[in-house]
Formats: sequence, C-alpha cells, structure tokens
Amino acid sequence: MATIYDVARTAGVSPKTVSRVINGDGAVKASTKQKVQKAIADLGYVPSTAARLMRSNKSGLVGLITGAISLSPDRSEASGLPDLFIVQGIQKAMEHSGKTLLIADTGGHSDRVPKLIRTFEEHRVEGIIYVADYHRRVELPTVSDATKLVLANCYDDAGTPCILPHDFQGQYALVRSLIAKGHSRIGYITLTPGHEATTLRTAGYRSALDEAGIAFDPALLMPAGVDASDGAAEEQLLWDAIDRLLSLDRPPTVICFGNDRMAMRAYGILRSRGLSLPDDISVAGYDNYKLITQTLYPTLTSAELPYAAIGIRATELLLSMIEGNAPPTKDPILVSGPVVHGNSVKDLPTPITHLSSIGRTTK
Amino acid sequence: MATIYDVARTAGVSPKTVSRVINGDGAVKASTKQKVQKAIADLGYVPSTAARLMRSNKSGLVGLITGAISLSPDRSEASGLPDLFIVQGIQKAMEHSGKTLLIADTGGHSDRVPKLIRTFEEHRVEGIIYVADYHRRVELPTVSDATKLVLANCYDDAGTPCILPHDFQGQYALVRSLIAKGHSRIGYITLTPGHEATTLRTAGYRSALDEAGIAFDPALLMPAGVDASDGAAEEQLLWDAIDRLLSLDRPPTVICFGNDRMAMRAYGILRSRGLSLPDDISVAGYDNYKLITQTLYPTLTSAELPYAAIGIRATELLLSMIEGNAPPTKDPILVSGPVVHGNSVKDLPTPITHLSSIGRTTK
DNA sequence: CACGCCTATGACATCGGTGTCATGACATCG
DNA sequence: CGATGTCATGACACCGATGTCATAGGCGTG
Repeated sequence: MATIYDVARTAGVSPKTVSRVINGDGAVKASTKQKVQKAIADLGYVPSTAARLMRSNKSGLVGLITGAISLSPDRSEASGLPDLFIVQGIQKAMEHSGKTLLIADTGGHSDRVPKLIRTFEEHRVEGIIYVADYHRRVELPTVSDATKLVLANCYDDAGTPCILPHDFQGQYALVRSLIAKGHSRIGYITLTPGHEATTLRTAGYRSALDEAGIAFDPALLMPAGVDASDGAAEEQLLWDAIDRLLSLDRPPTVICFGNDRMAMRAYGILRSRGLSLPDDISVAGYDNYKLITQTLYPTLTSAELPYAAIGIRATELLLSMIEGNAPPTKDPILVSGPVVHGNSVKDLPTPITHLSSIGRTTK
Repeated sequence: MATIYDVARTAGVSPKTVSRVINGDGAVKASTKQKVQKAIADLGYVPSTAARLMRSNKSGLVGLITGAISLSPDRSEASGLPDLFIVQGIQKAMEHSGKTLLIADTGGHSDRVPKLIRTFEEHRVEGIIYVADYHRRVELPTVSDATKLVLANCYDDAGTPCILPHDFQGQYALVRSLIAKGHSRIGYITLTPGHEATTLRTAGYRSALDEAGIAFDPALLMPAGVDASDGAAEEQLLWDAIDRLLSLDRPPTVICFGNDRMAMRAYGILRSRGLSLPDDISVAGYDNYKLITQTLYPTLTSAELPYAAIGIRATELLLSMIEGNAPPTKDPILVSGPVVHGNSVKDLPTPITHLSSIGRTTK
C-alpha cells in the first residue's frame, strides 16, 4: 500500500506538503495542491490511521460491547433481539460525530467482556458503551481513566453513568389507558419476578390502579416468566396463568402481558378456548416489538420500550464526556416511551361501569 | 497511558526486552520476566496496536459491512432482521481466528458503502465481508488488491467470491415434504416477483411437483410481496391472494408463503374466515424465523434459511483467502437448509389420494 | 534599497512498538 | 587453554504520519 512518501516523490514535493493537502491546513499553492491530489489518486493512496494515531494520540474510535448480535441462537431468536434496537440508536447518534464505532460482541459469555475491553484499550478507544440485553445490574472490570464508560439498559454499584428504560412509567401509562377505555378488572401476567423491569412495572400497574381508585386484587397479578429459556415450561406457565385468570369469579376484561411475545402466545391460547379478540377479552403487551404488534391480527396494544432512544441518549452522553464534560447527574437517566394502541383492546361501555361504581359509592 | 518505555524504565530493562516478554519470543531470564510483568501490572500498561501495526503491517482487523443493524426502523422491525443471523455466524466463526471484527453499518443507505470501505482501508483491514439484507445482486466499489473481499447473501458481476442461500433446494425440499404428507393441491403465495429468491424457489416448487407427477396449476401460484415496505398494501395483497386461492373450484389443502411473517398474517386472515389450522387448511412459511415458527399456535412448518451457516462459510472463505489461498471456485457457494416441521401441516389420508390417482392412471 | 512580514515549502524529530544486529558472559569441546 | 557456540540483553533504525521550526522568495513600506 502506498505511503505518504510515495505520494510526495510522485508529486515532487515533501511529505509534509502532502500532509497539508490531505488535512487542508497550512497554505499550499493551488498548482502544488493539484499535483499532490493527482498523485494521491494515481497511487490510490489511503492514509494510515495507525500512523496518525501515534502522533495525535486521538484514535477517533468508540467501543460498543453488546450481546445483541451473537446471543446464542436459541435465546436470541426467542427474545427477538429487541436490545439490538439500542445498537441501532447508538449507530444513528454516532453517525455524525466523525468517530468510528467498533462493535464487539460477548457472544452471550459475559466472562469475555474483560478481553473485549482489553482489545478496545489496545486500539485506544476514547470511550466505551456497554449494552445489556435487559434492564439489570452489571459488574464491569475497571477501565483506564482515559477511557470514558457509559452503561445502556443496565447500571452498576460504582455509579457509572447509565441510561435506563422508565419501566414504571411505561406500565403506568399503559394501565392508565386501559382504565380510560373502561376497564377495571385488569389482569397482569408479568415476566420473571425479581427482575428490575418486573418490580418497576408492577409498581406502575398498581400506581395507575390507585390513582383511578380501583382496589388492587392480588388474584389478578401473577408471574409467568421463567429464568431458563425453556420454551415448554414457559408455555405451560402461561397456559396455567391464563387459565387461573379466566376461572376467577370476576375474570379480567383485559390481560396485560410482560412482553409482546407472551401476548402473541396468548392469542393462540385464548382462541383455543373459544374466546375471540378483542370482543370476549382484551390483550396488551409490552415492548412494542413491531414485528409482533403490527403483524398480529388484531394488532396488539403495547407499551413501547424506547430502545433506540436509550442508545441515542447513551451516545450523546458518552460523546459529551469524551469532550471533557462531566456527567450531568449521578443518578440513572430514565427514558420513557409511549403507549402504542392496536385493536386488541376493546372499548368498554364506560357509562355503565361508571354509573354502577357511582351507585355503589353513593349507596 | 503508559508506554513500553515506561515499563522498561520501571523494570530496569530495555524496551526490547519488554517487547520480548509481551510477545513471548526470544529468550528472557525468568527473573527478568517477572520484573517486567510486575512493571506491566503496576503501570496498567496496554500495548498500542497502532504502533505495532506500523512495523508489522498486519492489522489483525477484518471489516464487516451490513445494513442489518441500523436499517431504518420501519423496515427492520417489519422484516425481523433475519440477516442479522448472518452477522452472528460471522462473529462465531471469527471468534477463534485471533482477528478483531470491525463492524460498520450502512444505516440503510448503500451510497455510504464507499465511505465505510475507505474507513476500513484507513485501518488497514485484511479483508472485508459484505452482507446483503436479502439474496440479490450488488455492485461494490473496487477495493485495494491487498484487501480480500467476500460477499454474503449477494453476488456481483465481477465474480467476487460469494456465499448464497440455496433457495431452489429449500422450496423444493419443503414442497416435497408436503407431498409426502399427502398434499397435492399446494398453493404458493410468493414474495415479490423478480427477486432472486422468488425465481429460484418457484423453480424448486415446480421441480418438486414435477418429480411427484403432479401437474402444475398456475392458479395456485401468485405473488403477494410488494417492493415498498407498505404494510397496508401488503396486507391487502395477501388477503386478496388467499381469497382467490380459497375461491378456486379445487382449493389448495395447503398454502406455502414466501416468508414466515406472511404465514403469520395468514393465520389471522384464515381464522377470520372461520377456518381452523391445520384441520381445515395447512400452512407453511419460509425462513424458519424461530420467533414466529415456534411461538405461533400451532407451530409453523418452514424451510430454514441458513443464515448463520452463510456467515460461517463466508468467514471461513475470507480467512482462507487472507492466508493466501485462492478462492476454491469461481461459482457462488450455495448453502442449504433443512425443512423444520411444525404443527401447521396436516397429514392427509394418503391412501385415498394414492388409490384414486392409481385408479386414474390405470384406467 | 534595506527591512520586516507573509507565503509556500521542507528538514527533522517524534509517537510506540519491533526487526536486525551487536555484545558480553558463560558453557562446551577438541 | 583457546576456539566456538549459546544465552540474555541492548543499541539502533524503521514503520507512516504530523508538529515544530527553519528557510527562501516575493512584496510592501519608509
């Protein structure tokens, strides 16, 4: 590959002058500039970032660590890779920064992270974004002070700057919209208990009920997520949870699910019980994973998990930190998403519910 | 950041000796080695790949260009990012090569490709894999001779080495398995006509029919894919296509769809017409996109598009070329996938069909 | 015309590693 | 005991770019 010296010799000037032409700094006579540019074109010269980095100590690289790309096929295909949208957001936000994004993948093995960080440091990245596959706590090895670090979709105990989805607000807004449509018996089949998302969303669910003066009924709330990616067990749990809800004296008029995939399965289960959607029962999901929400029939109402926005916010924060600014806050930055309405939720005749509830209240 | 000189000074040896310890070459006394390793640990020294590259001219980098990660949200979410599995395959195959994968993304704009290749060349990548989002022809700018290039899921007129899915074989095997289950009226609602995949799969469909002695009925074959990602138009086309198939004098007993997403939509459409799956009508998809095939109820029979395998083969080919081997063939390398059976295809009472067909043949 | 100033350009050192070769201290062998 | 070989280590140049400083020529001004 041609070097700056080859170009200089071909153009009959010094390497420094070629450098000036490439970088557009210093004064170069128009005729000289043309000679140099011709030589560059003729030789197919491409400057080496490595050599440039050695002098400037500015790599122009930003590292991204994720498991989104090469999660083990089973898990990734089951979950539908929603966290990949975070990576998309990062790409988008990085596009005009002039920096190059170096993406590394854990391949599902978090013990590979230190090695990836090491590789990034060898390449002298200016910052690293770590993306988790779901909202959770992580522990990362310490990185050199010169390397800025931002967490997306996760947080740690060290107070590393992080961007998180506003799970409380999401479920709260979703349930609020269901109440506005006249529902008051609202079932909620959650993801695995103990997960951040489950805890926060359950709080949002209860908060929306409270606000509307609807008493919380524990029988309407149950988990159906499992830790292992055991499809069969998950299916059984889901079937059982739906069965228990439908067997209640006062069954729910709408069921919320922990994610869109559970809701998608529920479509089949509910129909196999002879129920029609949304006339006999309404359904809502979570994530707004469009492949599901928009392709299902009827389209699915869901709370959007703002993955792309998380990625964008994380990138903006990192770039700002690279420029020398301190993180604006020590608290996690929460990103909210809208409720996306499909046809899976029926409008109930509110007046009746309303009147009867008034009747009861006033009796 | 500490340099090799800092380490040398701290350990009281020459930089060259530190280099020897790091790379494990040359003979170094055990005591010296320990001193150096302690100095490295104390200083948190990480060698600079840039400086190393300057001497060795071996970057250890492989570039990957894809649109899989940051396709415009609409399209990506609609298509479900199956081509991402190619990237997964590449990651997996690259894992043990000792090389670092540099992933760049077109963001859906193919006019950005030259700039990305340029960036790769600045980093002196040893090879580039270009991944297309669907099986098609592409035109890429020429790259330096020193940079090896492999195409995955696409091909060009210049005869660049490429890996392609065996679309003919996939549809052939799928239809063959349907015939084996006793079906002979097999509807096929294809993707957009003119696409490589559509042409090849239609040939596979016809070939399987021919082989079984089933006459091809043009009324059973129709396209329902549209070029634009116009969800509404697609839905209407699909609805209409299904309607026409069901209105035939001898309607099909099974319908194949161009991809799993179309099949997923068909579930809703067929059910809204009062048909039950698979008792009244059988359905088959294409891609084996597990989020759909395994989550749908009943599970969907599909031909697997071997994306991961395409990525793996592409990587193996590229690594071999980097080592100086010539591409083994000038023809595209085709990768086949299996038929994955779900519960969406009913076993027909073959004996009757069989006897009646014998009756006809022998009369 | 001499002086200062600006423009255009080049010489040289430098960044952080590694390849080449040299060197000194021992060990081995005839 | 001297010649030769091996081991451990260091001096030095070099990879390809760029920052610093120097320099030569042209031009305006007193």
